[in-house]
This record gives sequence, C-alpha cells and structure tokens, in this order.
Amino acid sequence: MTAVAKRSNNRNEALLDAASSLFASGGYGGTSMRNIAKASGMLPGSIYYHYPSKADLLYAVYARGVDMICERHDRMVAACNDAWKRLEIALANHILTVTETSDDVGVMNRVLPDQVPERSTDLIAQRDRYEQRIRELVDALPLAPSGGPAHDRRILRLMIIGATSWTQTWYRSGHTRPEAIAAQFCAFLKQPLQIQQSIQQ
Amino acid sequence: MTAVAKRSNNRNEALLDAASSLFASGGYGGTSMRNIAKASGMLPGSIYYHYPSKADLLYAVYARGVDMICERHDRMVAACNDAWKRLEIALANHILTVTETSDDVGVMNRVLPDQVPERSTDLIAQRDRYEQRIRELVDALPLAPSGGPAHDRRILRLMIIGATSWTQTWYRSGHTRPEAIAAQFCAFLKQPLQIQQSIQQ
DNA sequence: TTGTTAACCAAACAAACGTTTGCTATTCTA
DNA sequence: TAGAATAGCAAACGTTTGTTTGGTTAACAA
Repeated sequence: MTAVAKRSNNRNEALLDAASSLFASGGYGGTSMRNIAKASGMLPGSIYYHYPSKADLLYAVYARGVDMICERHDRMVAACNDAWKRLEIALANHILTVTETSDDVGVMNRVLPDQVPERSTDLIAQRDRYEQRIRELVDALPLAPSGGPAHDRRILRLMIIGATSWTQTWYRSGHTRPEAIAAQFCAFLKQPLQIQQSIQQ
Repeated sequence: MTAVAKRSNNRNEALLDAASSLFASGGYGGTSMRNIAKASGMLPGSIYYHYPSKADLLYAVYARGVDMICERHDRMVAACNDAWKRLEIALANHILTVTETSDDVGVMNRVLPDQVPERSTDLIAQRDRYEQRIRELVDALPLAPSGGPAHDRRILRLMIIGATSWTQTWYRSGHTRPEAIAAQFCAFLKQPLQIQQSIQQ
C-alpha cells in the first residue's frame, strides 16, 4: 500500500500518448503492441513495465479520455444556465474534443467495449460516467407537447449521442466548425422543421 | 471471361452467412479466417477457393448487405409519397434491417472502410450507394425557415445517419420497436421541441 | 558516495494469424 | 460412362501477435 515514487524519466505519459493516437486511428485490433512501442520509442516488452496487458493499456487511455471530456464538460456547461444552450455547449465540447483536442476521447468513441472483453465492464462504466452528464442535460430540456406520439427522452438522448459520436467519421477540419455543427444539431431539434400547414394535414 | 458453372453443393452462401455473423459481432480485426471456417464447416484454406483474401471476403459480405438494405429501401419507400413519412419508413427499415433482419447490414454499420485498407475505396463506394438514398430523402424534406442560423441539410443528413447507425449499439429486441424508434426520430425533428415562449427569449 | 530500485533493453517464447500448396472426391457435361 | 472441372481436404508455410524472462543502467534517497 505504500506509494511508489516515480522518477523524472518515467515515460508513461509518452506511452499513453502514443497508444492514444494509434488506438484512435487504427482501432483496438488494428493496433499492435509493437506499433505502440515504436511510436513511443520503447521496445515492445518495456510496455509491460507500465501495464500488465494490452487490454489494460487500452483501458488507461480510455479512462484518461473520459476524465478529459468530463472535466471540460463540467467546466464549460457550468458557465451557462439555459437548458438548450447547455446542451449545445456540451455537444460542441464533445465534437471539438473528439476531433481535434484529444486522441484519448477519440478512442472512447472508436473502440467499442465488447472489442476488449477482458475489460468491457470497466469500459462501459467509464463511458457511462460521461453519458450520464448528457442524460442530465436532455432530461432538463423544456419540451413542447408532442403533436404525435409522446416524446421519449431516452430515444432523444440516444439520438443525440449517436449523431454526435458519428461526427468522428465525417468531420474534417477546415469545413464546418464543431461549434457550428453543435448549433445546427440543436437548431434542428428545438425549432420546427416542418412547415406549419402540414402538421395538421 | 467464360461463365463458371456452380454446382449444387457449392457452399459459398453458407460461407458468406457465417462470415457475416462473425464480422457483425466481432468486427473485422476481431474475426479470424479460422473462426469463419469453423462456423461454416470448412477448413481455413478452403475459404480461398471462394475468395482470394480476407479483405475480399469482407467486401463480398459488405456488398451483399448494401444490396439488401437498398432493395428493401427502394421497395418500402416507393409505397409512400409524403416526404417525412418516406424518411420515417427509410429509418425504420435501416434499424430493423441492421438489428434483426440481416447480419450483412450489421457489418456495413460496424466495419469502417479504413479498417480494410486493401478495399477501403470500394467499401466507401458501396456505402455511398445507400447513403445517396438517404440524401435524396433529406433533400426532399420541406423545411420551415430557421429561427436561428440557416439550416444546413448536409448536417441534418449526417445527424440522421449518425443517430440511425448508432442504434446498433444500444438496440435490444423486446424494447422499443424499430418502427417506433424511427417515428420518434422524425417526431423530434419535425415538431417544435422548444416551448414557444423561449424561442424569442 | 553508496545502495536501492525504477525504468528500461535484449532476446526469446508459444500461439495465432492470413495464406499457399498439393492432393482428392464429388458433381456435372458430353 | 469417360473426362473434366468444381469444391473442397490436409498440412504446412512464414509472419505477426501478445507476452515473459533475465539482465542492465540511470535516478534518487540515505
């Protein structure tokens, strides 16, 4: 239980960065320990000084990603009181973080928990830490009564998470900015897209 | 160029079915040729009588999935004239096909083209065959003028595709039915979710 | 300055991987 | 019914995989 002192030449962080970048672009199965080792300037066996297995390394990257997006989320969302605006800020943070700020968060979006069976339960728990925050924002939205079937906030939440996660596959820097994408998403949801006449067709 | 006659005991289809099921649940990297061989009752080497490589086998499954979802799409959408209803039908078809009807389509949703570099261009082309249909439906939607920033139909299309693709990760049979999910998606988009007062806040 | 140990290196391990090769049996054609 | 092509089987190929083991060096506490 005694704390283990880390030395100044500890390259654990460089290792995580390299793993992060490779997992985010190549996925779990598409990235080998040798790739990671080469990218972080170590030999393959040296990784095992830091993590006992590939699955544990992935988990460390994944958890670091969740930490980062949650921290940014909490900080940015707190600065606003309007429910819709809070959601928009959260989505902008998600898209920006996933696509440009941090590969760790890209890993969270790209690697599905069941691709890492040894740690799938832990990965789901980590992901839930973030999704819980989205759930709270969606539950706080003031929704107009539905003209058709009753609104299901669970479906709305999953719809929003799906649309946002998917941005990773099509986002290209230089085109529509993350903030603008998030604004569009919210605009589509909160304003009537249908011309009024055809509602009561 | 001469046509090659196929025999009655040709098990190519059983091979595709097995590959389909495994690729859909395990992904490309998570599925081995030995797994596929065992599931289809062959030896690993025998697969190479039918397909020259793992990437080509994946492509065959993928293309079969696109064929299936496009065929169903065309048939079902043609039966309706209302633009919003046509989109709703298309999304219901997508969700139903991905989650319950065909593993092939699950493969299309799960395997990203860049995970199969040897055929990534062809995979993208196949996927576009389907996405083009969604694009047409979204472009045909009558949209009310936006109260905020001008609507971007490209973003709307990607939002819809993202939300729909994501259903594969959370859909469980016995809960909300595909048709109901599609109806909710469309309801959220075409009806005002925001109470009217707060629009002109 | 000495002793400890954190942080690696160097080299190998067994298993799994995609794939190839040579051969055989079954089905269909002529 | 003879011949040829189809649709495999059986066994191995070389490579890559995640991982282990034993030794080495440099940083830090005393």
